[in-house]
Amino acid sequence: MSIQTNQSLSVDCVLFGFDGTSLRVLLIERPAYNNLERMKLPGSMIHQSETMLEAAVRVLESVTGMKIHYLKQLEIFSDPKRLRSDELEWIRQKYQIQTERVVTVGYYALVKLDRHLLAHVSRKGGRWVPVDEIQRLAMDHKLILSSALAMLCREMLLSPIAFELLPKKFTISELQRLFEAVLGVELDNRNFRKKMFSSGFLVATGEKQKGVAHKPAEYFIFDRSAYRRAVKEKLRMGFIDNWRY
Amino acid sequence: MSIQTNQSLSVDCVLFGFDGTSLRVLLIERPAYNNLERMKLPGSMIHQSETMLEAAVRVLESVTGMKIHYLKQLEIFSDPKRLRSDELEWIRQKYQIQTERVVTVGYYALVKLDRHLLAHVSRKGGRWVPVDEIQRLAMDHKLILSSALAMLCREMLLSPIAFELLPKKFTISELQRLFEAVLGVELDNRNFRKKMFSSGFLVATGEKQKGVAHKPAEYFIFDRSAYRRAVKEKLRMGFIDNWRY
DNA sequence: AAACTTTTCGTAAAATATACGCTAAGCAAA
DNA sequence: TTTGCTTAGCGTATATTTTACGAAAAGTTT
Repeated sequence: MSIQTNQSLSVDCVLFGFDGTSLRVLLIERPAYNNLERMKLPGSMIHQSETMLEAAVRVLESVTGMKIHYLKQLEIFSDPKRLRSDELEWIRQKYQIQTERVVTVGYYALVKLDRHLLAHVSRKGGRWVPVDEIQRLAMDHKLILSSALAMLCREMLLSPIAFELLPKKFTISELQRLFEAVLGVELDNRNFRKKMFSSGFLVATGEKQKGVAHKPAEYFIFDRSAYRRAVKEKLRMGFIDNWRY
Repeated sequence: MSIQTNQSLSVDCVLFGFDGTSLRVLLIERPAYNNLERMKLPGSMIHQSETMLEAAVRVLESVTGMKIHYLKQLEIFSDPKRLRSDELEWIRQKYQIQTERVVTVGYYALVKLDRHLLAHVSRKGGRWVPVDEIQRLAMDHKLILSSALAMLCREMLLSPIAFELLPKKFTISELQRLFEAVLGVELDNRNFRKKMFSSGFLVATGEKQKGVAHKPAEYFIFDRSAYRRAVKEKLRMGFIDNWRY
Protein backbone atom coordinates (compact mmCIF):
# COMPACT_ATOMS: atom_id res chain seq x y z
CA MET A 1 0.00 0.00 0.00
CA SER A 2 2.93 2.36 -0.36
CA ILE A 3 3.06 5.43 -2.54
CA GLN A 4 4.84 4.89 -5.82
CA THR A 5 7.99 6.98 -6.21
CA ASN A 6 10.12 5.34 -8.85
CA GLN A 7 7.83 5.40 -11.83
CA SER A 8 8.30 7.21 -15.14
CA LEU A 9 5.97 8.93 -17.53
CA SER A 10 5.98 8.62 -21.28
CA VAL A 11 3.88 9.48 -24.31
CA ASP A 12 3.10 7.27 -27.30
CA CYS A 13 1.60 8.75 -30.43
CA VAL A 14 -0.66 7.30 -33.09
CA LEU A 15 -0.24 9.45 -36.19
CA PHE A 16 -2.77 8.78 -38.95
CA GLY A 17 -2.49 9.61 -42.64
CA PHE A 18 -4.64 8.84 -45.66
CA ASP A 19 -3.12 7.96 -49.03
CA GLY A 20 -6.33 8.17 -51.05
CA THR A 21 -7.16 4.52 -50.56
CA SER A 22 -6.23 3.33 -47.11
CA LEU A 23 -5.68 4.69 -43.66
CA ARG A 24 -2.06 4.49 -42.57
CA VAL A 25 -0.25 4.78 -39.25
CA LEU A 26 3.28 5.96 -38.68
CA LEU A 27 5.45 3.28 -37.06
CA ILE A 28 9.07 3.41 -35.96
CA GLU A 29 11.48 0.55 -36.44
CA ARG A 30 13.70 0.19 -33.41
CA PRO A 31 17.11 -1.52 -33.42
CA ALA A 32 17.07 -5.24 -32.74
CA TYR A 33 17.28 -6.07 -29.03
CA ASN A 34 16.86 -9.62 -27.80
CA ASN A 35 13.69 -10.83 -29.45
CA LEU A 36 11.55 -7.79 -28.94
CA GLU A 37 9.06 -6.71 -31.59
CA ARG A 38 10.73 -4.23 -33.90
CA MET A 39 7.81 -2.00 -34.82
CA LYS A 40 6.54 0.50 -32.29
CA LEU A 41 4.67 3.75 -32.06
CA PRO A 42 6.69 6.95 -31.90
CA GLY A 43 7.08 7.91 -28.25
CA SER A 44 9.33 9.30 -25.55
CA MET A 45 9.81 9.78 -21.85
CA ILE A 46 8.76 13.22 -20.73
CA HIS A 47 11.31 15.85 -19.88
CA GLN A 48 11.60 17.89 -16.69
CA SER A 49 9.71 20.95 -17.73
CA GLU A 50 7.26 19.93 -20.40
CA THR A 51 3.65 18.81 -20.26
CA MET A 52 2.58 15.47 -21.69
CA LEU A 53 1.10 17.31 -24.65
CA GLU A 54 4.35 19.13 -25.28
CA ALA A 55 6.19 15.83 -25.20
CA ALA A 56 3.82 14.43 -27.80
CA VAL A 57 4.32 17.49 -29.99
CA ARG A 58 8.08 17.14 -29.64
CA VAL A 59 7.99 13.48 -30.67
CA LEU A 60 5.76 14.06 -33.65
CA GLU A 61 7.41 17.19 -34.96
CA SER A 62 10.78 15.49 -34.71
CA VAL A 63 9.72 12.52 -36.79
CA THR A 64 7.64 14.42 -39.34
CA GLY A 65 9.68 17.61 -39.56
CA MET A 66 6.49 19.64 -39.63
CA LYS A 67 3.97 21.38 -37.39
CA ILE A 68 1.23 19.09 -36.10
CA HIS A 69 -2.17 20.75 -36.28
CA TYR A 70 -4.43 18.06 -34.91
CA LEU A 71 -3.37 16.27 -31.75
CA LYS A 72 -5.52 14.87 -28.95
CA GLN A 73 -5.14 12.82 -25.86
CA LEU A 74 -6.45 9.28 -25.73
CA GLU A 75 -6.20 7.36 -22.49
CA ILE A 76 -3.60 6.74 -19.90
CA PHE A 77 -2.13 3.25 -19.77
CA SER A 78 -1.13 2.51 -16.24
CA ASP A 79 -1.32 -1.22 -15.71
CA PRO A 80 1.64 -2.00 -13.41
CA LYS A 81 2.27 -5.06 -15.58
CA ARG A 82 1.88 -3.39 -18.94
CA LEU A 83 5.56 -3.94 -19.79
CA ARG A 84 7.25 -7.32 -19.73
CA SER A 85 10.56 -7.26 -17.88
CA ASP A 86 12.58 -7.41 -21.12
CA GLU A 87 10.72 -4.35 -22.47
CA LEU A 88 11.32 -2.55 -19.19
CA GLU A 89 14.99 -3.43 -19.43
CA TRP A 90 15.13 -1.99 -22.96
CA ILE A 91 13.70 1.26 -21.66
CA ARG A 92 16.15 1.42 -18.76
CA GLN A 93 19.02 1.02 -21.19
CA LYS A 94 17.73 3.45 -23.77
CA TYR A 95 17.03 6.27 -21.35
CA GLN A 96 19.64 5.42 -18.72
CA ILE A 97 17.17 5.56 -15.87
CA GLN A 98 16.24 3.34 -13.00
CA THR A 99 12.51 2.87 -13.12
CA GLU A 100 10.15 0.22 -11.85
CA ARG A 101 7.10 1.24 -13.78
CA VAL A 102 6.32 3.26 -16.89
CA VAL A 103 2.94 4.90 -17.17
CA THR A 104 2.20 6.13 -20.66
CA VAL A 105 -0.31 8.51 -22.18
CA GLY A 106 -1.59 7.79 -25.67
CA TYR A 107 -2.06 10.59 -28.17
CA TYR A 108 -3.56 10.52 -31.59
CA ALA A 109 -2.80 12.93 -34.40
CA LEU A 110 -3.76 13.54 -38.00
CA VAL A 111 -1.66 14.81 -40.91
CA LYS A 112 -1.97 15.33 -44.62
CA LEU A 113 0.36 12.92 -46.42
CA ASP A 114 2.56 14.42 -49.11
CA ARG A 115 5.85 13.57 -50.85
CA HIS A 116 7.86 15.86 -48.60
CA LEU A 117 6.49 14.27 -45.46
CA LEU A 118 7.00 10.72 -46.76
CA ALA A 119 10.63 11.47 -47.51
CA HIS A 120 11.36 13.05 -44.14
CA VAL A 121 9.73 10.22 -42.26
CA SER A 122 11.61 7.50 -44.07
CA ARG A 123 14.93 9.28 -43.32
CA LYS A 124 13.93 9.10 -39.65
CA GLY A 125 13.33 5.35 -39.76
CA GLY A 126 9.57 5.68 -39.87
CA ARG A 127 7.15 3.71 -42.03
CA TRP A 128 3.56 4.46 -42.99
CA VAL A 129 1.77 1.14 -42.57
CA PRO A 130 -1.87 0.54 -43.58
CA VAL A 131 -3.85 -0.03 -40.40
CA ASP A 132 -5.33 -3.33 -41.50
CA GLU A 133 -1.85 -4.76 -42.11
CA ILE A 134 -0.64 -4.20 -38.58
CA GLN A 135 -0.50 -7.52 -36.75
CA ARG A 136 1.77 -7.04 -33.78
CA LEU A 137 3.50 -4.10 -32.16
CA ALA A 138 6.01 -3.66 -29.38
CA MET A 139 4.86 -3.44 -25.74
CA ASP A 140 1.14 -2.67 -25.49
CA HIS A 141 1.20 -0.43 -28.54
CA LYS A 142 -1.41 -2.53 -30.32
CA LEU A 143 -3.77 -1.63 -27.50
CA ILE A 144 -2.96 2.06 -27.87
CA LEU A 145 -3.59 1.80 -31.60
CA SER A 146 -7.00 0.23 -30.98
CA SER A 147 -7.87 3.05 -28.68
CA ALA A 148 -6.85 5.56 -31.33
CA LEU A 149 -8.88 3.84 -34.03
CA ALA A 150 -11.99 3.84 -31.87
CA MET A 151 -11.48 7.52 -31.14
CA LEU A 152 -10.96 8.30 -34.82
CA CYS A 153 -14.23 6.60 -35.79
CA ARG A 154 -16.15 8.41 -33.08
CA GLU A 155 -14.68 11.80 -33.92
CA MET A 156 -15.18 11.29 -37.64
CA LEU A 157 -18.93 11.27 -37.13
CA LEU A 158 -19.00 14.25 -34.81
CA SER A 159 -16.50 16.76 -36.09
CA PRO A 160 -14.89 17.70 -39.36
CA ILE A 161 -11.59 15.96 -38.81
CA ALA A 162 -11.70 14.31 -42.24
CA PHE A 163 -10.26 17.50 -43.67
CA GLU A 164 -7.16 17.15 -41.51
CA LEU A 165 -6.32 14.00 -43.44
CA LEU A 166 -7.08 15.24 -46.96
CA PRO A 167 -5.08 17.68 -49.07
CA LYS A 168 -6.28 21.29 -49.16
CA LYS A 169 -8.12 20.63 -52.41
CA PHE A 170 -10.00 17.38 -52.72
CA THR A 171 -12.88 15.86 -54.62
CA ILE A 172 -16.09 14.65 -53.02
CA SER A 173 -15.17 11.10 -53.97
CA GLU A 174 -11.88 11.33 -52.12
CA LEU A 175 -13.76 12.56 -49.09
CA GLN A 176 -16.21 9.71 -49.41
CA ARG A 177 -13.46 7.12 -49.77
CA LEU A 178 -11.91 8.44 -46.57
CA PHE A 179 -15.17 8.00 -44.69
CA GLU A 180 -15.57 4.52 -46.10
CA ALA A 181 -12.01 3.57 -45.18
CA VAL A 182 -12.26 4.83 -41.61
CA LEU A 183 -15.77 3.66 -40.86
CA GLY A 184 -15.64 0.48 -42.88
CA VAL A 185 -18.97 1.03 -44.63
CA GLU A 186 -20.22 1.71 -48.14
CA LEU A 187 -22.03 4.94 -48.81
CA ASP A 188 -24.32 6.09 -51.58
CA ASN A 189 -22.40 8.73 -53.47
CA ARG A 190 -25.44 10.86 -54.29
CA ASN A 191 -26.64 11.09 -50.71
CA PHE A 192 -23.15 11.52 -49.38
CA ARG A 193 -22.69 14.51 -51.66
CA LYS A 194 -26.00 15.98 -50.57
CA LYS A 195 -25.14 15.60 -46.90
CA MET A 196 -21.76 17.20 -47.33
CA PHE A 197 -23.11 20.14 -49.24
CA SER A 198 -26.11 20.68 -47.00
CA SER A 199 -24.16 22.48 -44.30
CA GLY A 200 -22.44 24.77 -46.76
CA PHE A 201 -18.85 24.51 -45.62
CA LEU A 202 -17.50 23.02 -48.84
CA VAL A 203 -16.35 25.66 -51.28
CA ALA A 204 -15.94 24.95 -54.98
CA THR A 205 -12.57 25.94 -56.43
CA GLY A 206 -13.53 25.82 -60.10
CA GLU A 207 -10.56 23.53 -60.74
CA LYS A 208 -11.13 20.06 -62.11
CA GLN A 209 -9.27 16.80 -62.27
CA LYS A 210 -7.17 16.21 -65.40
CA GLY A 211 -6.28 13.03 -67.19
CA VAL A 212 -8.81 10.77 -65.53
CA ALA A 213 -10.65 8.20 -67.61
CA HIS A 214 -14.08 9.49 -66.71
CA LYS A 215 -15.89 12.74 -66.04
CA PRO A 216 -13.39 14.90 -64.13
CA ALA A 217 -14.43 15.83 -60.62
CA GLU A 218 -14.27 19.33 -59.24
CA TYR A 219 -11.91 20.16 -56.38
CA PHE A 220 -13.35 21.61 -53.18
CA ILE A 221 -11.88 23.12 -50.07
CA PHE A 222 -13.12 23.05 -46.48
CA ASP A 223 -14.19 26.44 -45.15
CA ARG A 224 -13.63 26.29 -41.42
CA SER A 225 -15.30 29.58 -40.61
CA ALA A 226 -18.42 28.59 -42.56
CA TYR A 227 -18.39 25.37 -40.56
CA ARG A 228 -18.27 27.27 -37.30
CA ARG A 229 -21.11 29.50 -38.43
CA ALA A 230 -23.18 26.45 -39.34
CA VAL A 231 -22.57 24.87 -35.93
CA LYS A 232 -23.60 28.05 -34.14
CA GLU A 233 -26.71 28.27 -36.28
CA LYS A 234 -27.68 24.75 -35.29
CA LEU A 235 -27.18 25.47 -31.62
CA ARG A 236 -29.35 28.56 -31.73
CA MET A 237 -32.16 26.67 -33.42
CA GLY A 238 -32.47 23.17 -32.14
CA PHE A 239 -32.24 22.27 -28.52
CA ILE A 240 -30.91 18.81 -28.32
CA ASP A 241 -31.54 17.95 -31.90
CA ASN A 242 -28.32 16.06 -32.15
CA TRP A 243 -28.51 13.52 -29.43
CA ARG A 244 -28.65 9.94 -30.51
CA TYR A 245 -29.64 7.34 -28.01
CA MET B 1 16.26 18.42 -21.37
CA SER B 2 16.67 15.70 -18.77
CA ILE B 3 14.24 12.87 -18.13
CA GLN B 4 11.99 13.44 -15.16
CA THR B 5 12.48 10.95 -12.36
CA ASN B 6 11.16 12.54 -9.20
CA GLN B 7 7.56 13.13 -10.13
CA SER B 8 4.45 11.60 -8.59
CA LEU B 9 1.13 10.46 -9.98
CA SER B 10 -2.26 11.13 -8.48
CA VAL B 11 -5.93 10.89 -9.32
CA ASP B 12 -8.64 13.48 -8.69
CA CYS B 13 -12.29 12.56 -9.00
CA VAL B 14 -15.35 14.57 -9.91
CA LEU B 15 -18.36 12.73 -8.55
CA PHE B 16 -21.73 14.01 -9.76
CA GLY B 17 -25.11 13.54 -8.16
CA PHE B 18 -28.58 14.91 -8.93
CA ASP B 19 -30.98 15.92 -6.17
CA GLY B 20 -34.03 16.37 -8.37
CA THR B 21 -33.35 20.02 -9.00
CA SER B 22 -29.67 20.72 -9.33
CA LEU B 23 -26.51 18.94 -10.26
CA ARG B 24 -24.15 18.51 -7.34
CA VAL B 25 -20.48 17.65 -6.96
CA LEU B 26 -18.83 15.92 -4.04
CA LEU B 27 -16.16 18.09 -2.42
CA ILE B 28 -13.82 17.35 0.47
CA GLU B 29 -12.96 19.87 3.13
CA ARG B 30 -9.31 19.60 4.07
CA PRO B 31 -7.81 20.81 7.36
CA ALA B 32 -6.65 24.42 7.40
CA TYR B 33 -3.05 24.82 6.25
CA ASN B 34 -1.55 28.24 5.71
CA ASN B 35 -4.03 30.06 3.54
CA LEU B 36 -4.82 27.30 1.10
CA GLU B 37 -8.33 26.86 -0.27
CA ARG B 38 -10.21 24.42 1.92
CA MET B 39 -12.45 22.70 -0.62
CA LYS B 40 -10.96 20.18 -3.00
CA LEU B 41 -11.91 17.21 -5.10
CA PRO B 42 -11.48 13.76 -3.58
CA GLY B 43 -8.15 12.37 -4.73
CA SER B 44 -5.04 10.42 -3.84
CA MET B 45 -1.53 9.52 -4.87
CA ILE B 46 -1.41 6.16 -6.61
CA HIS B 47 -0.08 3.11 -4.86
CA GLN B 48 2.64 0.76 -6.05
CA SER B 49 0.55 -1.89 -7.66
CA GLU B 50 -2.65 -0.28 -8.77
CA THR B 51 -3.72 1.33 -12.02
CA MET B 52 -4.92 4.90 -12.12
CA LEU B 53 -8.45 3.62 -12.50
CA GLU B 54 -8.10 1.41 -9.44
CA ALA B 55 -6.85 4.40 -7.48
CA ALA B 56 -9.91 6.39 -8.51
CA VAL B 57 -12.18 3.52 -7.48
CA ARG B 58 -10.41 3.30 -4.14
CA VAL B 59 -10.85 7.01 -3.47
CA LEU B 60 -14.50 7.08 -4.43
CA GLU B 61 -15.54 3.90 -2.70
CA SER B 62 -13.83 5.06 0.44
CA VAL B 63 -15.68 8.36 0.57
CA THR B 64 -19.08 7.04 -0.54
CA GLY B 65 -18.99 3.64 1.10
CA MET B 66 -20.55 2.08 -1.97
CA LYS B 67 -19.68 0.50 -5.31
CA ILE B 68 -19.16 3.02 -8.11
CA HIS B 69 -20.85 1.89 -11.31
CA TYR B 70 -20.02 4.70 -13.67
CA LEU B 71 -16.46 5.98 -13.75
CA LYS B 72 -14.49 7.37 -16.68
CA GLN B 73 -11.19 9.02 -17.31
CA LEU B 74 -11.03 12.67 -18.23
CA GLU B 75 -7.67 14.18 -19.06
CA ILE B 76 -4.24 14.21 -17.62
CA PHE B 77 -3.10 17.44 -16.01
CA SER B 78 0.63 17.68 -16.38
CA ASP B 79 1.57 21.32 -16.40
CA PRO B 80 4.89 21.45 -14.50
CA LYS B 81 3.59 24.60 -12.80
CA ARG B 82 0.11 23.34 -12.01
CA LEU B 83 0.79 23.44 -8.26
CA ARG B 84 1.97 26.51 -6.42
CA SER B 85 4.88 25.81 -4.11
CA ASP B 86 2.67 25.98 -1.01
CA GLU B 87 0.32 23.38 -2.45
CA LEU B 88 3.28 21.19 -3.34
CA GLU B 89 4.53 21.56 0.21
CA TRP B 90 1.15 20.48 1.56
CA ILE B 91 1.33 17.33 -0.56
CA ARG B 92 4.86 16.54 0.55
CA GLN B 93 3.75 16.78 4.16
CA LYS B 94 0.56 14.83 3.74
CA TYR B 95 2.10 11.91 1.89
CA GLN B 96 5.61 12.11 3.37
CA ILE B 97 7.28 12.03 -0.02
CA GLN B 98 9.91 14.06 -1.76
CA THR B 99 8.49 15.05 -5.09
CA GLU B 100 9.19 17.89 -7.51
CA ARG B 101 6.11 17.50 -9.64
CA VAL B 102 2.69 15.94 -9.35
CA VAL B 103 0.93 14.85 -12.51
CA THR B 104 -2.72 14.06 -11.95
CA VAL B 105 -5.39 12.24 -13.90
CA GLY B 106 -8.95 13.47 -13.67
CA TYR B 107 -11.85 11.05 -13.40
CA TYR B 108 -15.53 11.67 -13.44
CA ALA B 109 -18.17 9.47 -11.89
CA LEU B 110 -21.93 9.36 -11.45
CA VAL B 111 -24.03 8.15 -8.53
CA LYS B 112 -27.62 8.05 -7.44
CA LEU B 113 -28.04 10.29 -4.41
CA ASP B 114 -29.93 8.78 -1.49
CA ARG B 115 -30.22 9.33 2.26
CA HIS B 116 -27.76 6.57 3.08
CA LEU B 117 -25.11 8.00 0.77
CA LEU B 118 -25.60 11.54 2.04
CA ALA B 119 -25.06 10.38 5.60
CA HIS B 120 -21.92 8.37 4.84
CA VAL B 121 -20.38 11.19 2.87
CA SER B 122 -20.93 13.79 5.55
CA ARG B 123 -19.30 11.50 8.14
CA LYS B 124 -16.26 11.44 5.84
CA GLY B 125 -16.01 15.22 5.66
CA GLY B 126 -17.56 15.43 2.23
CA ARG B 127 -20.14 17.92 1.00
CA TRP B 128 -22.46 17.81 -1.99
CA VAL B 129 -22.24 21.27 -3.51
CA PRO B 130 -24.42 22.49 -6.42
CA VAL B 131 -22.13 23.00 -9.40
CA ASP B 132 -23.19 26.56 -10.04
CA GLU B 133 -22.29 27.56 -6.48
CA ILE B 134 -18.67 26.47 -6.76
CA GLN B 135 -16.46 29.53 -7.04
CA ARG B 136 -12.96 28.43 -6.11
CA LEU B 137 -11.28 25.13 -5.40
CA ALA B 138 -7.86 24.05 -4.22
CA MET B 139 -4.99 23.63 -6.67
CA ASP B 140 -6.24 23.36 -10.26
CA HIS B 141 -9.36 21.47 -9.24
CA LYS B 142 -11.63 24.07 -10.78
CA LEU B 143 -10.05 23.23 -14.10
CA ILE B 144 -10.64 19.53 -13.56
CA LEU B 145 -14.25 20.25 -12.68
CA SER B 146 -14.69 22.20 -15.91
CA SER B 147 -13.33 19.32 -17.86
CA ALA B 148 -15.76 16.97 -16.12
CA LEU B 149 -18.72 19.23 -16.81
CA ALA B 150 -17.87 19.43 -20.49
CA MET B 151 -17.57 15.66 -20.63
CA LEU B 152 -20.87 15.20 -18.82
CA CYS B 153 -22.70 17.42 -21.33
CA ARG B 154 -21.17 15.63 -24.28
CA GLU B 155 -21.93 12.17 -22.91
CA MET B 156 -25.44 13.12 -21.91
CA LEU B 157 -26.33 13.61 -25.55
CA LEU B 158 -24.69 10.44 -26.76
CA SER B 159 -25.32 7.75 -24.19
CA PRO B 160 -27.86 6.94 -21.54
CA ILE B 161 -25.90 8.16 -18.57
CA ALA B 162 -28.84 10.15 -17.20
CA PHE B 163 -30.10 6.97 -15.62
CA GLU B 164 -26.94 6.66 -13.55
CA LEU B 165 -27.94 9.85 -11.77
CA LEU B 166 -31.63 9.09 -11.24
CA PRO B 167 -33.21 6.64 -8.81
CA LYS B 168 -34.27 3.26 -10.20
CA LYS B 169 -37.81 4.52 -10.61
CA PHE B 170 -38.30 8.02 -11.95
CA THR B 171 -40.87 10.12 -13.74
CA ILE B 172 -40.38 11.57 -17.19
CA SER B 173 -40.39 15.03 -15.68
CA GLU B 174 -37.53 14.15 -13.37
CA LEU B 175 -35.62 12.89 -16.35
CA GLN B 176 -36.37 16.06 -18.23
CA ARG B 177 -35.32 18.28 -15.34
CA LEU B 178 -32.00 16.44 -15.22
CA PHE B 179 -31.41 17.12 -18.90
CA GLU B 180 -32.31 20.73 -18.42
CA ALA B 181 -30.02 21.09 -15.41
CA VAL B 182 -27.03 19.51 -17.11
CA LEU B 183 -27.43 21.06 -20.54
CA GLY B 184 -28.78 24.38 -19.37
CA VAL B 185 -31.68 24.48 -21.81
CA GLU B 186 -35.46 24.36 -21.69
CA LEU B 187 -37.24 21.51 -23.39
CA ASP B 188 -40.79 20.98 -24.56
CA ASN B 189 -42.19 18.31 -22.30
CA ARG B 190 -44.38 16.71 -24.98
CA ASN B 191 -41.57 16.29 -27.47
CA PHE B 192 -39.12 15.24 -24.78
CA ARG B 193 -41.49 12.46 -23.78
CA LYS B 194 -41.92 11.35 -27.38
CA LYS B 195 -38.18 11.21 -27.93
CA MET B 196 -37.60 9.23 -24.78
CA PHE B 197 -40.28 6.72 -25.57
CA SER B 198 -39.40 6.38 -29.23
CA SER B 199 -36.50 4.01 -28.64
CA GLY B 200 -38.48 1.80 -26.32
CA PHE B 201 -36.09 1.43 -23.42
CA LEU B 202 -38.33 3.07 -20.83
CA VAL B 203 -40.55 0.57 -19.06
CA ALA B 204 -43.69 1.61 -17.22
CA THR B 205 -43.97 0.32 -13.66
CA GLY B 206 -47.68 0.98 -13.15
CA GLU B 207 -46.84 2.89 -9.96
CA LYS B 208 -47.79 6.52 -9.67
CA GLN B 209 -46.77 9.51 -7.63
CA LYS B 210 -48.81 10.15 -4.49
CA GLY B 211 -49.65 13.37 -2.71
CA VAL B 212 -48.66 15.74 -5.48
CA ALA B 213 -50.84 18.76 -6.20
CA HIS B 214 -51.49 17.83 -9.81
CA LYS B 215 -52.04 14.82 -12.00
CA PRO B 216 -49.68 12.15 -10.61
CA ALA B 217 -46.95 11.00 -12.94
CA GLU B 218 -46.14 7.38 -13.59
CA TYR B 219 -42.79 5.91 -12.56
CA PHE B 220 -40.60 4.35 -15.22
CA ILE B 221 -37.42 2.33 -15.19
CA PHE B 222 -34.57 2.18 -17.67
CA ASP B 223 -34.26 -1.15 -19.47
CA ARG B 224 -30.61 -1.47 -20.36
CA SER B 225 -30.96 -4.56 -22.50
CA ALA B 226 -33.74 -2.96 -24.52
CA TYR B 227 -31.42 -0.02 -24.99
CA ARG B 228 -28.66 -2.26 -26.28
CA ARG B 229 -31.09 -3.95 -28.67
CA ALA B 230 -32.22 -0.55 -29.96
CA VAL B 231 -28.63 0.54 -30.57
CA LYS B 232 -27.86 -2.66 -32.47
CA GLU B 233 -31.00 -2.23 -34.54
CA LYS B 234 -29.94 1.26 -35.53
CA LEU B 235 -26.48 0.10 -36.53
CA ARG B 236 -27.86 -2.62 -38.81
CA MET B 237 -30.13 -0.18 -40.57
CA GLY B 238 -28.59 3.21 -41.10
CA PHE B 239 -25.06 3.74 -42.22
CA ILE B 240 -23.92 6.96 -40.76
CA ASP B 241 -27.30 8.23 -39.87
CA ASN B 242 -26.05 9.66 -36.65
CA TRP B 243 -23.31 11.95 -37.68
CA ARG B 244 -23.88 15.59 -36.97
CA TYR B 245 -21.61 18.09 -38.57
C1' DA C 1 -67.21 23.70 -7.49
C1' DA C 2 -63.65 26.58 -9.50
C1' DA C 3 -58.86 27.40 -10.14
C1' DC C 4 -54.43 25.65 -10.75
C1' DT C 5 -50.76 22.57 -11.95
C1' DT C 6 -48.50 19.03 -14.28
C1' DT C 7 -49.18 14.73 -16.98
C1' DT C 8 -50.32 12.61 -21.08
C1' DC C 9 -52.29 11.86 -25.72
C1' DG C 10 -52.66 13.75 -30.45
C1' DT C 11 -51.97 15.88 -34.85
C1' DA C 12 -50.40 18.77 -38.61
C1' DA C 13 -46.54 20.84 -40.77
C1' DA C 14 -41.68 21.18 -41.56
C1' DA C 15 -37.31 19.34 -42.07
C1' DT C 16 -34.21 15.33 -43.04
C1' DA C 17 -32.96 11.02 -44.68
C1' DT C 18 -33.20 7.35 -48.08
C1' DA C 19 -33.52 4.97 -52.44
C1' DC C 20 -32.66 5.28 -56.89
C1' DG C 21 -33.19 7.03 -62.03
C1' DC C 22 -30.68 9.41 -65.27
C1' DT C 23 -27.51 12.63 -67.77
C1' DA C 24 -22.66 14.49 -68.29
C1' DA C 25 -17.91 14.23 -69.36
C1' DG C 26 -13.88 12.19 -69.98
C1' DC C 27 -10.86 8.14 -71.87
C1' DA C 28 -10.09 3.71 -74.27
C1' DA C 29 -11.15 0.21 -77.40
C1' DA C 30 -13.15 -1.13 -81.71
C1' DT D 1 -15.71 8.00 -85.48
C1' DT D 2 -18.41 5.41 -82.83
C1' DT D 3 -19.31 2.47 -78.94
C1' DG D 4 -18.53 1.27 -74.36
C1' DC D 5 -16.91 1.99 -69.72
C1' DT D 6 -16.46 4.68 -65.57
C1' DT D 7 -17.20 8.10 -62.20
C1' DA D 8 -19.36 12.85 -61.47
C1' DG D 9 -23.23 15.23 -60.54
C1' DC D 10 -28.43 16.51 -60.72
C1' DG D 11 -33.06 15.56 -59.54
C1' DT D 12 -37.19 13.52 -57.43
C1' DA D 13 -40.41 10.75 -54.92
C1' DT D 14 -41.09 8.48 -50.58
C1' DA D 15 -40.31 7.54 -45.84
C1' DT D 16 -38.90 8.95 -41.46
C1' DT D 17 -37.96 12.24 -37.83
C1' DT D 18 -38.44 16.65 -35.67
C1' DT D 19 -40.96 20.53 -34.22
C1' DA D 20 -44.72 23.34 -32.65
C1' DC D 21 -48.76 23.28 -30.40
C1' DG D 22 -53.84 21.97 -28.95
C1' DA D 23 -56.39 19.86 -25.54
C1' DA D 24 -58.03 16.44 -22.18
C1' DA D 25 -57.00 14.06 -17.64
C1' DA D 26 -56.13 13.69 -12.77
C1' DG D 27 -54.90 15.23 -8.91
C1' DT D 28 -54.62 19.30 -5.01
C1' DT D 29 -55.78 23.91 -3.21
C1' DT D 30 -59.01 27.64 -2.48
